[in-house]
Amino acid sequence: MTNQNVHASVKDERLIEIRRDQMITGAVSLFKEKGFHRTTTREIAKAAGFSIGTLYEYIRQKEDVLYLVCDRIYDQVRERLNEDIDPNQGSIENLKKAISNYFIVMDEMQDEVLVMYQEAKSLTKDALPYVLKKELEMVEMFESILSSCVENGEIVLSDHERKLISHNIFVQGQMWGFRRWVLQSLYTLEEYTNLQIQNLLQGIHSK
Amino acid sequence: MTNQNVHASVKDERLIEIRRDQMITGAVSLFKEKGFHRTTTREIAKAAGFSIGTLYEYIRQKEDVLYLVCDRIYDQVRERLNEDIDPNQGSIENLKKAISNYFIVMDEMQDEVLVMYQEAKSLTKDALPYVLKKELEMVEMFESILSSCVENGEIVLSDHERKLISHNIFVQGQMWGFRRWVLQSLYTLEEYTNLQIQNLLQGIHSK
Amino acid sequence: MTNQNVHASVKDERLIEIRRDQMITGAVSLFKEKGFHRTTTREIAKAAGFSIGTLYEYIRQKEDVLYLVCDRIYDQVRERLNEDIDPNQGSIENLKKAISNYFIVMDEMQDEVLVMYQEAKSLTKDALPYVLKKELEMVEMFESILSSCVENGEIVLSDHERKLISHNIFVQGQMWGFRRWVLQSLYTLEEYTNLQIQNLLQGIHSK
Amino acid sequence: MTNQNVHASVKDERLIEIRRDQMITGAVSLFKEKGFHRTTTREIAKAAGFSIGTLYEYIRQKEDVLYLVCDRIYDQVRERLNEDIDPNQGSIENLKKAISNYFIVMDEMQDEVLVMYQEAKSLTKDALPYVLKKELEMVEMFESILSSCVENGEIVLSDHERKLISHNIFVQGQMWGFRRWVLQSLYTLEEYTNLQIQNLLQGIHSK
DNA sequence: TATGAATGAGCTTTCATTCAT
DNA sequence: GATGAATGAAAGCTCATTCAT
Repeated sequence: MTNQNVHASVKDERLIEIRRDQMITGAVSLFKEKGFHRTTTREIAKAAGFSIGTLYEYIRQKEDVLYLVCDRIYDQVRERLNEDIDPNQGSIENLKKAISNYFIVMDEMQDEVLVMYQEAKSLTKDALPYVLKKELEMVEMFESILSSCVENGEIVLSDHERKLISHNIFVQGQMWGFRRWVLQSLYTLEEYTNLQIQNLLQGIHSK
Repeated sequence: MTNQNVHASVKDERLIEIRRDQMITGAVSLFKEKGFHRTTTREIAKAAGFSIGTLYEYIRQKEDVLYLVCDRIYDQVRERLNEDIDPNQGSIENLKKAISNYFIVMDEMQDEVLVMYQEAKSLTKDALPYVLKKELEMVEMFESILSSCVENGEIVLSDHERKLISHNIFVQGQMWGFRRWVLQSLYTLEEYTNLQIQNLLQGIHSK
Repeated sequence: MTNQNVHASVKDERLIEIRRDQMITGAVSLFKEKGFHRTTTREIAKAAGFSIGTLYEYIRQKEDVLYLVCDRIYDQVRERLNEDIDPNQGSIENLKKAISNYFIVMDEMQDEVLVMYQEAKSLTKDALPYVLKKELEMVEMFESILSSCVENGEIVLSDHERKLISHNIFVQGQMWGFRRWVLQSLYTLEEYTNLQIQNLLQGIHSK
Repeated sequence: MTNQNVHASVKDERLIEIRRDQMITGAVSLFKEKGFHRTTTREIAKAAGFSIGTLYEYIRQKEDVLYLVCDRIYDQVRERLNEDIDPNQGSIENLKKAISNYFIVMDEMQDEVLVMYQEAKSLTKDALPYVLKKELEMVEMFESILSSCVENGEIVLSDHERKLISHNIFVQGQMWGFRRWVLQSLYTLEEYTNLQIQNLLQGIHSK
């Protein structure tokens, strides 16, 4: 699924995929280290293992790399989540599992996610909504599970509450990575997960 | 309270204060609009109302401006909070009031806070801990109130739980600004505040 | 008549002819539009209907294309003139006809001629004399007719005068295309031709 | 008379004048040698005697240099002509003098004029009409003198004829520089001038 | 103290040319 | 013979920083 939003001069679709993979891998590690603006296109090309000329055969502007990176990270996070979770199969047990899996993914990809959030503002006005849409889709996954639970009768929540709780879960996952400098010295991932789930469920159940 | 971490060639402390005020005010509005990296020092000087040469009489490097901006924003947020809240006076009512006030401040200063978080990574390794320390102090304010409540016997929380809840509150305040693109179309600030407080207290009380 | 001044890797002479025809046709229309320097080799290849790799099978450098184009335009202009004019058959009537035909050719090929003159300076030191030689041959055509007229006794001109008048005629033909922005809004081609011929002959006859 | 059509970052008008003078002088000699496209901005800066950064304090784009150069050349040619010629004082003697002076100027500035004509096509669509307007003003000078002569009764010419003859004179001046490779080996400037004047007047007088 | 002209390292991007397939 | 992916030198341009006035 070559991303057609970014123009490539090269025609061979398979090659585009390969080269962009190299590019993204290289770029992510550079962006982690120094951010988008402090990273030069030459460094990206070098990290990707090809020349600056080749880089520009696969993108049009430097910003395209950022877009590709954001796109990729989202897709990976979503893919990892979809592997483990069926959003339509709702039960408290399932919700716990979903949260736990989500936190694990966010732990493993914390560098990437951090990069994405810190740099996304550098995307053009065109690209940003596209990325935000993907983010909403992830929040909706938690909403779905919560909806199923409500339908099951396991919990009682208004639409308003359900939406907010989904966002809270989503943000708590990011929080583990963003505030790692303090949280990860206080808790293990497991402790963090358990405490957050406990807080959440106590709120919900007592309704 | 001239910030001594940033070197100035000019000696007159009062003048330093004045010029830096102008500089920060100009810079914040520019950073909001285009981010730190896309803002030039010339633009900062112009927005501040003086020449590029004068700018460099009051800072050493462009990055110093970012540092001053971050510093200022933190101080303002803290100051606003301290006006309204006494962290040692703990009661559920007080906690509610503190959260509510904090959310109001974050609503009013959402642009500034957003700027700070998106650009903070561009601070040197030296400046970052200094900024993070200030952040922790704000979290600790909620911790204090919660501690008082525990001491009062109004609620029961382990240290671990108390710390996490403080962070949750803190992050939920930021979340209002960071995720405004979705949250602020779903809720008024008041609704948001009430729902979050309700979620929080249900979790705590049922213990 | 493959132009041997430009090296080709391909051996088949007929193929060279075909490919270079495609190349020149494409290049002329591109050069008209954006000039030699702003036209890329990729664009030339594309306009010619083959790949960049193939282009370089038939030339050595980009400049070779310009040389081929200039060469071709000259040949076409000359060919068109030779169709209609016999330079050795001199008479005032014949001179008028020759001038008129020449102006018609220059009118029809004004784009090409313009391209050639504006870009010729980009030819290497090697190619330039070759092109200038061809130009002189065209001037000499008018010289020949004038010589015949002198021999006929129809007019009286020194060698010096004859040469200069030939150049004047030649330049007045180019002038129609080069200064089209003003001349073509003042005169039709026919008016222009008649007026120039009249000026010329009045000068000559009164001798 | 700083040219306001080209933006400068520097405010001091006198300095702009000085720096642009240096820039134009350097650029003309480079353009003569290698043309506009083969000349780099760095070379222009160096030839002007300052750094690349300084160059861009006085222009916005490379093309601005070309515009400034064209502008300057026209102004110089015109100035030189206006020194010697009063277009409203018409007589055959005066016309001869005007042509002669014009040819002298074109001889002395042939390099500059050549540069201007070969590169003018690289000007943006905005700048071109501005330059063409200046050119017409020069043609009109000859038109004026011819008009005076007609009014005097010294010669008889229709408007159409007068306009065309003015253009012929103008082009014959350029021709001396453009076709120097052949003309200047055949004639001295004086011979060329005399022959052209003679051709011209024979045509006019015999009417 | 305040100014702003000068600097040049360093950026993104282009494009003529090559060469393995 | 034809292709087009790969290359990297070199271009135009920006901008943080300095320093003479």
